[in-house]
Order: sequence, then structure tokens, then C-alpha cells
Amino acid sequence: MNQIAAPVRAPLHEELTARIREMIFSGELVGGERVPEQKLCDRFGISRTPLREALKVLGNEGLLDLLPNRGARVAVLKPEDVDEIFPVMGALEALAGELACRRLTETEFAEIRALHYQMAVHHAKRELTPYFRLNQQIHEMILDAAANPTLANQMRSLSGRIRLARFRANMTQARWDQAMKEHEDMLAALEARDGARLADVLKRHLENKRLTVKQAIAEGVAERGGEPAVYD
Amino acid sequence: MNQIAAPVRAPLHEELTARIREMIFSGELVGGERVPEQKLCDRFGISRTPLREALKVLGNEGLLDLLPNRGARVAVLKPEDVDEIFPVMGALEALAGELACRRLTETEFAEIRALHYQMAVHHAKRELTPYFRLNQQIHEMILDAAANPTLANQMRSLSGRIRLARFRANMTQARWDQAMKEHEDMLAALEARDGARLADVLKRHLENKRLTVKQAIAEGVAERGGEPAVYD
DNA sequence: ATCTTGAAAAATGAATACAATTTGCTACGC
DNA sequence: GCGTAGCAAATTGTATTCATTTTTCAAGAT
Repeated sequence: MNQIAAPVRAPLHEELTARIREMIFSGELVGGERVPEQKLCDRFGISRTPLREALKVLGNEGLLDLLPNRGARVAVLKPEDVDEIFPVMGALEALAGELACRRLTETEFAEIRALHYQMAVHHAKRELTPYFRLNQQIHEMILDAAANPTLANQMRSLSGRIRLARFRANMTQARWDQAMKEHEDMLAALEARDGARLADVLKRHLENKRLTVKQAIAEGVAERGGEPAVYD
Repeated sequence: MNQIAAPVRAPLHEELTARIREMIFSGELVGGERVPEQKLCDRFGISRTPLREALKVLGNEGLLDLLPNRGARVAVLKPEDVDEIFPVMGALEALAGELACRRLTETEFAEIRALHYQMAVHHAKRELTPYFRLNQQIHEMILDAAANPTLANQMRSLSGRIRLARFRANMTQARWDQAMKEHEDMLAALEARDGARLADVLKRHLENKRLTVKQAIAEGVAERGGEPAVYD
């Protein structure tokens, strides 16, 4: 009775959801625009059936707006959406922090600390892109340490919607410095395994992210093709 | 340019997702069992295409397990899932409470208070079913007052997964009394518009719900057809 | 008796075909 | 010139068909 992994490839509709999701994140499919059903079928060399299944799923995720008889459009992130989403993200990040504090091993903490100080270097040198990368890694490690797949899924879903706004955060120096300081507080709270304090820091951190993102959207920054959305 | 509502009926796949979702909640489709594709098509008098679109969506929601080439099965709620889901629900409820405190009008508060005292009567009389109904209404009013659709959606999704476990909570008298006491704390925090305190109460309240539900699952209660899942 | 083996039947995955709706465009009226 | 009616093309919704995989089950081997 071997069950050594399924040698079967994933169903088409799954692969398609993943690929179209990436097309949205990468900006290949632009917000507000119609998703060309036939074009995508030709491009992927498949029929409409599995493609449409994928569209339904992405619609349910909030990445597409499905207009009856009028096709699917890439959802656009409105400023109100940002105000809605970030508080929820904040509450979930706070929970992730609390759980992480309980379960974090010394080794994991050491890894986060290493990432943190590396990030501090990039902050000092004003290197935004690597700073963002490490920032994201730290948050992911906290989420992993929380060891709650349901929580991770919910956050992934919300992150996806935020990524609908494709921009490079235009942080003021002051806000960047503040973010870095918040990260120092995070590290301290983690080291002390002080879940309540970490939760608090993370909530404030997310509130500041909200402001950064809103400003970026308001300024109508970017939409440059291919660039991922980054923010802190 | 009238846009006075769309006179077009909802697409089939949407209606189907709703109906199948209800079939799962009502217990007509039992956890772990295969979802009979052809049977449902015959029953609804439709073809497989829209039905399968609905299944993909419900799979993505976590209500169905989609096994490649082996059909869809109604997801079963494992004890570990309960441990995962309730902390997330707790964090979200806490946020809902905080937001509600900020936005609640005097009128809305009065309505909640009325529901609360009505619920207290049912508690005193040991009338479980109406107690549950009012309990749910109160939580819904808080969620409405929070005025955050994204938050509401996330909570609805998690509630759905909890409802996979169809049982009638087998609360001990002690736990029921405790729940009622927590509701009194909630009302007090709401009246004082003390968001932090309400958040705290709600988190503890959800933690107790988690225990109640886990116990019910462990005891293998119910699965009686048609009865909705209730708990507090 | 229990365990394979191997079709036949059933179910699923994907493609194609058909129906209904929307969109685009042209021609016409005012 | 502007707006509108109406038809053709394109697009979407649904059904049907075909291909592939899984399941079932009975016959045969050990």
C-alpha cells in the first residue's frame, strides 16, 4: 500500500488559479480591466472550463469582481478597503505574535534576530528593497512560529488583496525610522517572550503600514509593470 | 441610465454554492461523505458545469475537500481545527468589539441591551434554544456595528467551518453561567464604550466557546439531521 | 479461504457545442 | 451634430460530449 506521493499533476483549475493570481500580483492583469477569457485559454492552451473554475475561485477570494454576463475584472483596491483590511491584518498579526511568543524556540528566535540586525544595516544604508525583503521574512517567521495554518491562510488572503495595489511605498524618512524602531520593540518583546507586548507593537506597526499604504495610493504611485507591491 | 437593480437572476453557480453550503450546514450532506455530482445535477435539474464551479468555490472556502480524480468530500472538523479556528475568531471578535465601541450609537446600544436582558431571562429559565438565538443576534449586532465588511466576511468564513461540526452544545451548568456572566461584562464594557475591555472579554468568551465545542466534539454529540449547530 | 487480476461500470477532468446576453457599429431620424 | 434603433459580432452561461481515472466486482490463482 504505497502512498509515496501522488505522481499525478495538479488539476488544471488549480494551476490556473495560481498562475492567474500571479498575473494579478505581477501587474500583468491590471486592476479594473476585463480578464480576457479566450485570450488566456489560447495562451495556456486549455479550454474555458477549467479557466472559468479558476475565475470563480479568485472571485470568491476577492481578487476578481465577477459581473454576471459581463465577465471578470481585476478588483481594484479602494482607500476604504485599505481602512478595512489593515485593522483585520493588525488583529491577526497580533495573534500571530502572541502565539509565536509561546512556541518560539531559541533557535528560531536567533534566526529572527539575525534577520533583524541585517535589516537594520539596510535601514542605516537606506537600501529599501533588501530592507523590505528582510522585513517580510521576519513577519513570515513569526507567522510560521505561530503554527496556525488557519491564521496563516486568513493572512495570506488579506495580503493578496493588499497586493492589488501595486506600488512601492513612498515612505518618509520619519516613517521609515519609526518602522525600524517598532521592529526593535518587536525583537525585545519576542526576546522577553512577552506576547501581550508584542501584540501591541504589531497592532501599532500595522496601523502605521496602513497610513503608508493609504498615502501611496492617494499619491497614485507607480503601477510600474512587473514590480511587486512592497510596503512597510 | 437606470441601474435600479439587476432584473437578471443570479448565475447558476452562485445559487448552487449557496444551496450546497446550506446543505452542508443543515447536515443533508454529511461530513466525510462524497458529494454526489450527478445526483445533485439531477436534483437541481442543471448540468455539471455550474455545479462543479460551485464545488471549486466551496473547496476554496474549506467546506469541501477536493480530491483530484476522486471527487469532493464534505470536510470534517477535527479537534485540532477547533484549536486553530477559535483563537482566530477570538482575535476578530475582539477587533469587532473595539470597532463597535467606537461607532455604536445610543439606539444600537439600547437594542443590544434589550436582547441581552431577554437572553438573561432565557438563561434563568434554562431555555437553551432561544438563549442561543439571542446570543447569536447580539454577536451579529456587534459585528454590524463594527461596520467592516472585510472583517465580517472573515468571520463568516470561520463560522462556516465551525458549523461543519453539527452538534448541540452540551454545556455544563457552570459553563453556561460563566458565559452569561461574560455577557454581562460585555454589556458593561459596551456601555462604557471601553473597547480594550470589551476586546478582552470577547477573547476570553471565545476561549470558553472553544472548550465547549471541543468537549462536544470529543463526546461525539449529536449529528442529528436537520438541527443547526449551536454553541456558546 | 484469501488474495490477485482484469475487465466493466461509474465518476471525474477537460473540451466542445449550443444558447443567451452584451457590446460594437452602422444607418437613420430629428 | 447628436442621439437612437437595430443588427452583427463577440462574450458569457450552460449543456453536452469525449477522454481519463477510479471504483466495483467477479473469476481465477495460490
